[in-house]
Amino acid sequence: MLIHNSETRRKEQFHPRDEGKVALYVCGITAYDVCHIGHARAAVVFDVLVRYLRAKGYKVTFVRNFTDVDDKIINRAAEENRSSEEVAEDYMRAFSRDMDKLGVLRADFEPCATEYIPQMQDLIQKLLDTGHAYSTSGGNVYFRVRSFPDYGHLSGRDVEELKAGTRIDPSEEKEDPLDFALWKQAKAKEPSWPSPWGPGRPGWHIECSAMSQNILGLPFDIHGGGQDLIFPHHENERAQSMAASGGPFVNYWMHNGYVQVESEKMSKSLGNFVTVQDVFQRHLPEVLRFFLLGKHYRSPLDFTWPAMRDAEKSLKRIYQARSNLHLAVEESKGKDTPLPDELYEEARQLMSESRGNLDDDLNTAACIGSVFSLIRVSNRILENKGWRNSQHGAGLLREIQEHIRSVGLILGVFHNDPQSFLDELRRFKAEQMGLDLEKVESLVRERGEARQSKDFSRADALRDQLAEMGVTLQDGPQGTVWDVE
RNA sequence: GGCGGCAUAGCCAAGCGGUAAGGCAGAGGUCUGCAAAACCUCCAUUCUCCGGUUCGAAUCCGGAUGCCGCCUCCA
Repeated sequence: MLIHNSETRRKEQFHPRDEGKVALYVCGITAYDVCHIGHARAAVVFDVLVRYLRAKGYKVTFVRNFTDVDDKIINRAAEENRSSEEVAEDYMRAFSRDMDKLGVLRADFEPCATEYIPQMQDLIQKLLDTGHAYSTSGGNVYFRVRSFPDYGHLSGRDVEELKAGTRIDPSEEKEDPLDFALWKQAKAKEPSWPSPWGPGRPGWHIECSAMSQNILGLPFDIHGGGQDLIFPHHENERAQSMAASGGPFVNYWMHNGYVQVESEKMSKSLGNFVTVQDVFQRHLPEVLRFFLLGKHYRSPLDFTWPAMRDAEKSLKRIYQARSNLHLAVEESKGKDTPLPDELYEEARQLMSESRGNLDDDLNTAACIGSVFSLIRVSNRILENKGWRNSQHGAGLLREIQEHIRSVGLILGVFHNDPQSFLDELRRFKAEQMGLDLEKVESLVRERGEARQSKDFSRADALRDQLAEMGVTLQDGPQGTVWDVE
């Protein structure tokens, strides 16, 4: 498999540290607010990575942490007049609830920073012992950036240039403005832990160094996160870990691109935050997941409501096709008309292509494209009665059916029972439109009776009435079904 | 100011040197009492612009323009 390594800025062939196993660490959230769609993208992207690696047969150990002690949590707690533990717990729960809805699998380890205080302290001590860190009279410990010559390599930054741009905060006791905190002295009413340097709490970056090293060992295979974490978080993490161990830290760095809203970065000041819950009000969670996978994970992704509607229609098309496929396979009769060879070739080509897309740096967008092409082939077979009912045709259709489902299980979309999905979508939308289901059903029934007695003008009038409510009708051999929009 | 990314049809989007995937919208058609849904077919001689390398470039190189991001907390 090819993976784009942020450190080398190139795609590289993936070779795991241990044959058949993958050690993966992804930065999770700081638990101080509800998830927005950017969090969702990061989570979904790495969830697909995990699912794909497992489908390829790797034994994956996946770690995704929670930052549960941090300035932002402390501030939030102060605002809400409760403890930072409570705040963190609330938002960790909210995260898990949102991720479950999005079909993001739980990580094998979901450690909280506060569970690793002793390990962080050990690491800090080691950095002090080797001269990579220093403690101050105020009870702070800082990492000495100048002591690590490779600093800046991951993010492509030059230490001299960085220095030129820094501001010096006189309240800090740093030797150098680039130095960053490993341990922060406790202030009143803040959570703190005893330490050799006085009571305090860990700096932001040290938790990931401590947790990844303790759970996965060094160096581990893949470290992931959002693009914005490259600097300073991952740069600092890398510096600490490598300075302390004297060896390599991570073999492949993967970073997902931003989600933008109307072509702008989401930010509190612009007031354009879209939370996962906002989206769930208007669309099924699977639609959001499908939308997020519609573009390559490293590119910026622009969120808009019309784009969500398109995603919903596309997803519906796949489920519709799967539903048609399902019916055909069930009722195939088993006469024997051979299919043209080109059909087999095209279908098999597309099936291997869609897998290959994922192997190429997780190109989910291209993979979904291949699935749509495959659906076209499958529909063409379905349309031809001779092919559809032949043993050969049914065999190929079954192959396609299984393939689409297996790709769906990796992507975590369009893998549910098609009829259940279509029903759920219809129910969801009807509810949103505030439809009176009783009324709809009775009008549909009434129209059915009118049709039965060939009173087509009355039937059509009733259909128009329903159309005004946003209900469309589909007359089929088994009677009339209705849908919305 | 320093660093990085992006620019492909009305919209979204893949493409990584071999002659433009796919989705939405649109147009025809099959089906239907009429519809709808579903399905089929069609829909970029061309990839922001200008040069260059090459037998061959959306893809590589140089330049221009325009957007976005990072350099401070951030997925």
